[in-house]
Amino acid sequence: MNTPVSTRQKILETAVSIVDTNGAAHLTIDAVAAAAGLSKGGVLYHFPSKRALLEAMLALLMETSALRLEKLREEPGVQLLPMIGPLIMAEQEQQPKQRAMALAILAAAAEDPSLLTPARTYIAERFREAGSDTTDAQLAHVLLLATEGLRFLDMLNLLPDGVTNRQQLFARLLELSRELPR
Amino acid sequence: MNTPVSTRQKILETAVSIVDTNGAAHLTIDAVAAAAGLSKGGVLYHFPSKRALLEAMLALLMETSALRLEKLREEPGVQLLPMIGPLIMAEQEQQPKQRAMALAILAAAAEDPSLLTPARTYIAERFREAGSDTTDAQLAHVLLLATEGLRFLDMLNLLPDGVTNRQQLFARLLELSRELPR
DNA sequence: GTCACTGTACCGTCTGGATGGTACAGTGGC
DNA sequence: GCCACTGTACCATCCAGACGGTACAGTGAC
Repeated sequence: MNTPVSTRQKILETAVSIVDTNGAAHLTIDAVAAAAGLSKGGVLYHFPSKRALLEAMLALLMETSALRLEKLREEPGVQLLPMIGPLIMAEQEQQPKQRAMALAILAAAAEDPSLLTPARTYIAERFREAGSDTTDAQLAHVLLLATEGLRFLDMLNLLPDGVTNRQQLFARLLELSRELPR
Repeated sequence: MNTPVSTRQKILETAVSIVDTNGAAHLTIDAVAAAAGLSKGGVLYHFPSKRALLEAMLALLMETSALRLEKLREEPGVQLLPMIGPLIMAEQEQQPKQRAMALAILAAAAEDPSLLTPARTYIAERFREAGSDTTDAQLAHVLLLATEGLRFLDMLNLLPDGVTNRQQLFARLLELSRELPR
């Protein structure tokens, strides 16, 4: 048993890093195996097909995100915020490696757009939450959209560093969320 | 001469539609040729390599967007708005086909992330513009981020229809932009 | 006006390499 | 003994790109 759970994790993280540096088109089982220090057979042992690998990447992204949300909501200070608050914070506090996991969305979209179905449900739920405890659900949705915009631009390295500042933008988003009418 | 200009255009639009329905991984010169009613050689005549095709897709996206912006800014009513106004409107008034052109970003990212370099410059310029004529550049950037978030979620069909309404969201974004301090 | 030539817009075929997936024998730690 | 692999061999398919060729409109010299 060569630490099987973390091998799975390592494969998934390696896959994401390939998408990051080389693009989703170059996400191949061979490439993942080589970069993760495994044989092709080894990768296929954990994920019987490329589709399964992509599904797992997307699932990990959503699980990690859901877990982070759950923990944030347990914190006493956070419970005073509107629902949109932890959604913004969860995105803000991500480590670069976790943030890169969002590339699973690109990889899935590249291979087969129908793989995104679970993500659609997940995101719809976040929007529902964001609008659930304010009388101005639309404004809450605008804030969530901005958070998602930040995520996507960041993920594609399209964010202009000189013009904007991630941390300040998140701080502002949080501030705006505190002003939502209850 | 079989209307050569529109053939080029047709190829680019066909390429985008393939990315939309099948995913960027299935964007091949063969597939484009077949869907556009050309031979592979015919496509390669217009775009000497797949990379050139992707560059042209991205360039078309930015040209179209820039043109739409330019026209909007000439309209008298629009000139009273802050700079972020037309940026939001340009995104709002797009036809579905134009909106799908944004998938060029995904296709480029899938093939080679470095293809996105021109887009990076373009987006940086938009952010600079958005923050240039208000004392609250940060808020303008939040609005632009929301617009981009809308674009990306829409492009991946991740927008929850039941929860949000595109047109209402755009209207709200425009309203918020009018409240920006000058 | 016709002839030689050029440039444009393709078509159809081919090749080498990459890719997903299968199969299966072996191995080392627990 | 079985779990978690390795390693090799292999196959069918896909794909980018090169290449040779075709059709034809236009041009300019004579």
